[in-house]
Amino acid sequence: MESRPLRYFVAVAEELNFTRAAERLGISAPPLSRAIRALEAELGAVLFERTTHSVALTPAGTVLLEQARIALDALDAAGHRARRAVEPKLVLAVKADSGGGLLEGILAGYAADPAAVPIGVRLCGWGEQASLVRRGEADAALVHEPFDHTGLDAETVAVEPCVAALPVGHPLAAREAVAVAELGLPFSAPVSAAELHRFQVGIVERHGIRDLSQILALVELGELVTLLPVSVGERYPRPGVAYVPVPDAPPAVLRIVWPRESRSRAVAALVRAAAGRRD
Amino acid sequence: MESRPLRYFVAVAEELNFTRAAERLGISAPPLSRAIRALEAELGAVLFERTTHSVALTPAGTVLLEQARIALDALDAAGHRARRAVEPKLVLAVKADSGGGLLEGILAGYAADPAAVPIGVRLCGWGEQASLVRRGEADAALVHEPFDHTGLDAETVAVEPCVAALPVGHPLAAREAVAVAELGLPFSAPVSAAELHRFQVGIVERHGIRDLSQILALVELGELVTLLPVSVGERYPRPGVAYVPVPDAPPAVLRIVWPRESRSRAVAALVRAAAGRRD
DNA sequence: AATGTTTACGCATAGCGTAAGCATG
DNA sequence: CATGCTTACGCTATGCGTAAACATT
Repeated sequence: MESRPLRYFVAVAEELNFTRAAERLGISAPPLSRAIRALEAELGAVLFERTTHSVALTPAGTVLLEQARIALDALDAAGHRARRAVEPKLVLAVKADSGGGLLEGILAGYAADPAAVPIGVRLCGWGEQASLVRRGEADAALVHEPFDHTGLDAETVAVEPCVAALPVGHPLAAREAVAVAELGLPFSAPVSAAELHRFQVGIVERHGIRDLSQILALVELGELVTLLPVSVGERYPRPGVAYVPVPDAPPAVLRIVWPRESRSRAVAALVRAAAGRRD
Repeated sequence: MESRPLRYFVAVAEELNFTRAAERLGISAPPLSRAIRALEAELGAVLFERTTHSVALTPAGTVLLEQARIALDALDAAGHRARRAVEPKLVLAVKADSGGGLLEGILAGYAADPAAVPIGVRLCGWGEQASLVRRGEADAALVHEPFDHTGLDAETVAVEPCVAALPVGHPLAAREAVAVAELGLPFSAPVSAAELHRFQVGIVERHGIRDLSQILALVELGELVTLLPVSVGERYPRPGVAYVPVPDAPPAVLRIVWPRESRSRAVAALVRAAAGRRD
């Protein structure tokens, strides 16, 4: 099994369109089509049901997609970890503004550990943290649940209630507390963390958001209403935005994650510093 | 990161000799040498310290070797699992004669589980079981400790005392029990499972052994003395071989292992059948 | 008819082998 | 001085692009 055909396969499986997948890969459609056919021949399994206007994964293709992502991540990880082994330094991936002030404490606590090595923080975008760890670009990451745990171990760093971010003029902005149902969000009564996450991802994708200040700007303009961990609200006050507790929203769970097979003392020390020796 | 240079790298890292590695890969030495240099350039890291007569891994190379094995196993696994997804069937890897009669019970118990699918047993050689699971050629395996747990989850199936296999004429053959120290094996006083395992591997490699009957034949001839789980001795009596309990030997631990990320109902059912609902 | 996958054909280049160079034990 | 890694050079074959055919909506 070679890596290139697998990369091609993943592109097609994600786009479900040979032309777009080829563009993404920087090649033309014909060699891509042939590569997939060759892969199917090698495996002795049909990977896509295709008509001229539709492409869909077969059961074998679905299995291969899941396994290929794991394998390609592991391949990337091999390269990145070997490269970074030249001058060992810990990298912690963090989404900007997500720690709500905990990051400083974690880094200070870590620096006091005898197993500490130099550490750097890698800021990244929404939902990239876990992937950076899987691909070996970071040694650990701070991530809010829910996320894909594949290949990762995790410890809880903080659990805290959510607040709604509302424009100051909003009817609910002066309330002591609000219920999720009152916010007019597309949720059924007891909202799950997974539903909330899908909603947030939807916002981020629709508006092309890159950081928290963009969200708050949109809230201020009355363009959207969203939920945030209370510590984030406290840390980023903004004149035009009011934060109101939402007791029935699922709590925000912040976790530190690291590669499952890691036996690094330095990573273990960082986890201890972040999770507060909860072991 | 492409897979072929990594395969080449692993061959060199394992052989610590470009010529032998090239033979093993079925290519000649020059392209191998170039491939490694290209890989080093791509990574920006020296992987081997080489003089004309010696090749040694650098720290970066050591990291890459470990990571490359994981990645290449995952790559193999992607192919095998996709291929096998065409007609789903569970494969259990077992070393011939290692189950001591437990295998039948496990398979029968599994067949009674509502989540059961067709199952096949894949017989394999010494120390191959875990690797077969990692590479996706099997869905689970029965393995004696110790083995490399990388990427695998495990449950204990059986723990049992060891017996020494001795030729009937041996001075200790008529004893009720013997101590490890009396057997004249190259161990210090409290023998660890790891030491015992290294010793067994040594025997297997030196004599080119492929199954239990070869070992027993050598014991019968007085060529060697070894330790076995008691159930194996009971199951394979042999006129010229006496089995004597060795109370101070580490117990034999048989485990069932499966891929860490597996969420298969069928695998879970097999584990239940093997581990006896110990959850 | 228009969109999107596939086949046909010609070309560039990645990767291999042979032969010779060179450093080290 | 012999073993074994490396450089030099020429070739094969894998894999890409363009053009055109074909099938489906």
